[in-house]
Amino acid sequence: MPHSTLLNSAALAAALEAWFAECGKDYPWRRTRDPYAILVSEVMLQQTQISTVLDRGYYQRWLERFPDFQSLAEASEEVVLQAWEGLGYYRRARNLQKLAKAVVEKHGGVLPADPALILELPGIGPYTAGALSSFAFGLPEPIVDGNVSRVLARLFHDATPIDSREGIATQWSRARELVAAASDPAAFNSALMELGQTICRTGQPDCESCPVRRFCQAVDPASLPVKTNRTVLTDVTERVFFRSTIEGVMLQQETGNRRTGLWKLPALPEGGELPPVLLKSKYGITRYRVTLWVHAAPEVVPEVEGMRLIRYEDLFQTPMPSPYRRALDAVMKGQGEFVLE
DNA sequence: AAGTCGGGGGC
DNA sequence: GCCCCAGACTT
Repeated sequence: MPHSTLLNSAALAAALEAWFAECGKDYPWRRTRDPYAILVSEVMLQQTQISTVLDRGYYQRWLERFPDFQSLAEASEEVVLQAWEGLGYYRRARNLQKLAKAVVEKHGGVLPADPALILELPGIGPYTAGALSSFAFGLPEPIVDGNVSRVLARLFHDATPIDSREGIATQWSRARELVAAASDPAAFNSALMELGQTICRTGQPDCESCPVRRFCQAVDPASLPVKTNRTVLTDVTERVFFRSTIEGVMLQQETGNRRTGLWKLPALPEGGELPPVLLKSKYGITRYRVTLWVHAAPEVVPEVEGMRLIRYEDLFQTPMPSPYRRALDAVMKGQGEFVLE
């Protein structure tokens, strides 16, 4: 039976909306109903914290460069990736442009106000479809993200792993039921996320300040939610080389599944003597612990697929993942051996 | 259902 | 260090 037997959805929604009306934060994407502007924020915020997107100007810069679906659809991929540089998960940027092209071609440049059609677009999953439907169109569609799953697990005192099939289904079902009882779906969904972000936090929930405390069934909120997922870190060694001329630097463009279209220092071919080390740097990325060695170029500069000389004046607008950007900057700035850790 | 995508910030 | 973050997609 519906989970509403456990609490009064309408009363909960009203309490949360009242709290949000008073305490809700002011974000640029909350000041607009432009579906495109909201879409850009949602994609940038996938697995990325708000402060990362806002403090470094990504959002505003993007909207200035690509103010609507049409301009994004017409931009070159290189410019798109360059605007995304530093945000990571570059597939999001490529999908966003693919989406813009689809909206222009299939929907005349206007995002359809239909959750099912939105969900079909590239790069749009259940969360982003719900976010767009509620924030841009005011539809009572649910959203479940990291914040919401934590809030719901505690609210309903549910120790089902939130990353299990059953846990995911339960969360969406509860979120759907709650938003249906809301008077303002957009405000309610925003409130649910913001509650998780500011009060129902991962580490120490601030239950004293919680506007829906009287609805909460959690016995020990800090022990929820439960997850099954455990990540094992893998060590990776990567060797690249630095080859510069009077005109520029040799770089290699990625073509595989990762970082497609972005540029990096060229891979040092396997086998043979290792040229002198110019720089050693370490960085973590998803489940990898990478040690990046930047070597001098071999005496006979190897042929590397996708390698090209990039002129110095073009370097700053060449899309490049952050770890390579940092390593390249360090190598170009200094002489001798450096360590970036 | 599990891996992948291969970032970045906070504590 | 480790965990989390306005997840989506592939196998």
